[in-house]
Amino acid sequence: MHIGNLRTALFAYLFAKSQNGKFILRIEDTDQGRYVEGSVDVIYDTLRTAGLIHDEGPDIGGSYGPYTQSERKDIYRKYALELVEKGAAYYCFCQKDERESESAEGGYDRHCRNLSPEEVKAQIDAGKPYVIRQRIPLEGTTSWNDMVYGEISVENSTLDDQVLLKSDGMPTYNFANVVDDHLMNITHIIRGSEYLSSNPKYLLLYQAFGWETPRYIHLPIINGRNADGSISKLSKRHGAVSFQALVEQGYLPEGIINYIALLGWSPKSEQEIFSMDELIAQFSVDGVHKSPAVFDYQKLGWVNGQHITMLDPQVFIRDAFRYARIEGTALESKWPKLASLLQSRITKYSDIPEKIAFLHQLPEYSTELYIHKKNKSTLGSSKAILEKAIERLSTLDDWSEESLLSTMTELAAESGLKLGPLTWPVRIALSGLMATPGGAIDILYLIGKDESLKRLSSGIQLISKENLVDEK
RNA sequence: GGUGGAUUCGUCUAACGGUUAGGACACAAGAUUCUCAAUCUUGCAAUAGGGGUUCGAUUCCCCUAUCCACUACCA
Repeated sequence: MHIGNLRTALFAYLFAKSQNGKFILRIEDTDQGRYVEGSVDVIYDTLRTAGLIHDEGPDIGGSYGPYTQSERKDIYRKYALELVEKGAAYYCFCQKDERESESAEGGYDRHCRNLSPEEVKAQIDAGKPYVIRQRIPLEGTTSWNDMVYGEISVENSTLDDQVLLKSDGMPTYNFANVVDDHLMNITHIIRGSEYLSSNPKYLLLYQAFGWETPRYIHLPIINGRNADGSISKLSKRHGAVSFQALVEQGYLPEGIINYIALLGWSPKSEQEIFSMDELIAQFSVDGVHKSPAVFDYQKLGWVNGQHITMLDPQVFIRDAFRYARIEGTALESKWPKLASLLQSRITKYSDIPEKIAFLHQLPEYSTELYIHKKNKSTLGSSKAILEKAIERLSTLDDWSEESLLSTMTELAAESGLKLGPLTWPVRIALSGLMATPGGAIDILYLIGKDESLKRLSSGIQLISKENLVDEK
């Protein structure tokens, strides 16, 4: 499910729940050519994982079923015929595309709009395929008060005689949504602003039927930034844009929901991190705005990182494990410790492997890393410290965190150093990295005694080699 | 082309005629820390342009520019 669709669903959910209303799931599957096996399950999965629980729907029923449009075919036909009788719709026997002119006006040329009843009957009797089109009034204007966009009005003369019932007997979305929304007692319709232009046609259908119109809440679309800096509707080329893909990358559902709630809506307060319940409590249509927003992975990362940091450590340990890919390695037994180091340092689970790669294998590194002004660290001082550290650690039997900490603290005191200057070269030798999750003592503990001593002495060798080169 | 819509820091946004135009992300600096994160402090940075209306416009009106959507027997 595309993030844009999920955002629309989220706002519908938040609005419904904040008004003590019902959130209804209806499957709109009237295009048989686009049927995709399993896509309905994706919708169920996404809604469940995201925490958008519907009150009525195909899977759980309700008083207004069926909730799948392909099972309501007869209903649409009946209402389409009712419109024909009322003169608000007509049979059209034109072949698809036959009457679409390339002229400025575009659209269907209304060739069949005024066929006589006899002509219509003759064509039908001859078995000619047909569609039913809406007879749009040629004059007048149609307007409504959108809860987000305000008063919008459109000249009827600019509207198309759109198809209501297709030649395969299925309704178009444009027709089915009106019929179903009325029959299912929908009071508020929340959808993307791409429907703004077609809304007058829907209103004319309500008028033709004599039905009361629902309230409309159109939402600004979500854009993405292209490589060249331009902006267009969010799509795959901007990165992962389906909810499943983001979850698979290790974004938390609650993080994704939190972030997309902030795209096109702002709360009254300056709060930015929300749980679903808080969103429901604070959601209000006044906070929805009209201009489109650009989806920003960086801010999504920050929001998600906040949620990860807030996670119960036990939950983090459990859920992040599979991303670490340490099953069966020496690190597995130390995962709780490693996880505690990672929790505040990642924005999504998939950041983990890269962050901990150095634990598996010492990367090649430059001895320049040993030189650090603030810790008064030079190649010479580093070599001396590493030698002392090896001497002390090689005789240490209790390789626990507490023991390692006290040993290193003692060593620092004996050398007349603070802990920082002492651990700088140790951490470099252990990791080969400028920055690591956790400090020298954490890393000693994590990689174990043998590997630690090995890395420390290889650090000494590296420095010695460098000195030789320098002397030459 | 036609129709509709939009336009505040790079990004998400607040301010519904009177503010030194606020917050957040990102970025930068500092504090803190066994490095990095996290946390705290500080800094940088915006009302698309032009006309009106008004004592006073980010806010109301008009024009221009730019962007977006729709213009399917797709939803």
